[in-house]
Amino acid sequence: MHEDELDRRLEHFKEVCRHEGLKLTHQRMVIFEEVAKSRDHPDADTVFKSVRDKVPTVSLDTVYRTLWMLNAMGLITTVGPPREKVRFDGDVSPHHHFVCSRCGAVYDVHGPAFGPIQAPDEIEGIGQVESVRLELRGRCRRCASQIE
Amino acid sequence: MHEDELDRRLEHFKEVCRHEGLKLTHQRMVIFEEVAKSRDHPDADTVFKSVRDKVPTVSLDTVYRTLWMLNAMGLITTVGPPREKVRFDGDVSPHHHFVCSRCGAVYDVHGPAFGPIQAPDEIEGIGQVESVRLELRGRCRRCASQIE
DNA sequence: GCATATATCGGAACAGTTCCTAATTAGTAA
DNA sequence: TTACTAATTAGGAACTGTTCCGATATATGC
Ligand SMILES: [Mn+2]
Ligand SMILES: [Mn+2]
Ligand SMILES: [Zn+2]
Ligand SMILES: [Zn+2]
Repeated sequence: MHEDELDRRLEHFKEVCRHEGLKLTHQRMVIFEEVAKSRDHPDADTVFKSVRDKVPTVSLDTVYRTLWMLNAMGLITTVGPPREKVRFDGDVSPHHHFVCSRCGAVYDVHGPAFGPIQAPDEIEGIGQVESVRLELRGRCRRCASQIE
Repeated sequence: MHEDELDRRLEHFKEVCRHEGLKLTHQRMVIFEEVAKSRDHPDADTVFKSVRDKVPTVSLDTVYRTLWMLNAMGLITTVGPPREKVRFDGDVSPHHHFVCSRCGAVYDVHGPAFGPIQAPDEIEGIGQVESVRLELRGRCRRCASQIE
């Protein structure tokens, strides 16, 4: 990422914070910068260790809180279903899933015009694909109809 | 699932076990049956509780061991990345991921002919889609070139 | 039935994440 | 600048899902 692109994103982050009445702490900015400029999808502990080099007293809790906050703000994303336990599927036929981000329910999705998906050619250079799955996330009917 | 379909799958399970020299224990069969006939993608604890109704002394460890064994055999699958911690992504632009099932590395995938994917119409009845992501799993270059 | 390699049980250990509380600090206004 | 206050943090305890471990039990082959 270019230096000015990072600056632009940091500025955007500050704006969002101001707009939402969130305090601009040193920790928050360092954590955001760390994830924003990283290319390798770090886990929380990796971020924690990196941040600690610049802010030696930072706590793991602060890292977690901030990461989820940034995620909620849409400034970063997560890979894989955030904070869920593993769920098993007795149906091994090719199909996809809709996961409700509120109640965690998992629905099968296998419409006729929506069969197994083909991996893109780009993949050849990355590795050997064993499974391709589509994960739709959102709010299920039941949850949508409930008062928050 | 039809009764005979379940029987067929159970028989297949027994065959695979025999072929691999794995013992056909009562626990294993009950656990497999439980997941095979379930429609709602249960987590390990849910399976544990169901199985306990039939085998009151079963241990949670046995349930976990058996579920992962069935998964390795390809007789059941998991929803979401199995046993991984959450990883964060500073890149919020629409793209997909290849996750190495051995080392856990995450690679970005965003070829030109492979943009954001559209959710199928079937989804309307299930819920409101917030994100659509493709997860490719397999073995990355580096891992593939290593002796197991 | 007997031998034995495998699998199970129960509980301790572990890892990742969240919670709790006292102390600190950013933002605001005098 | 200083004082005030609500938001935030650090540190450690607690929690949750999962795995490990050692003693016991059992499926399978002879
Ligand atoms: Mn399914
Ligand atoms: Mn990415
Ligand atoms: Zn829901
Ligand atoms: Zn790898």
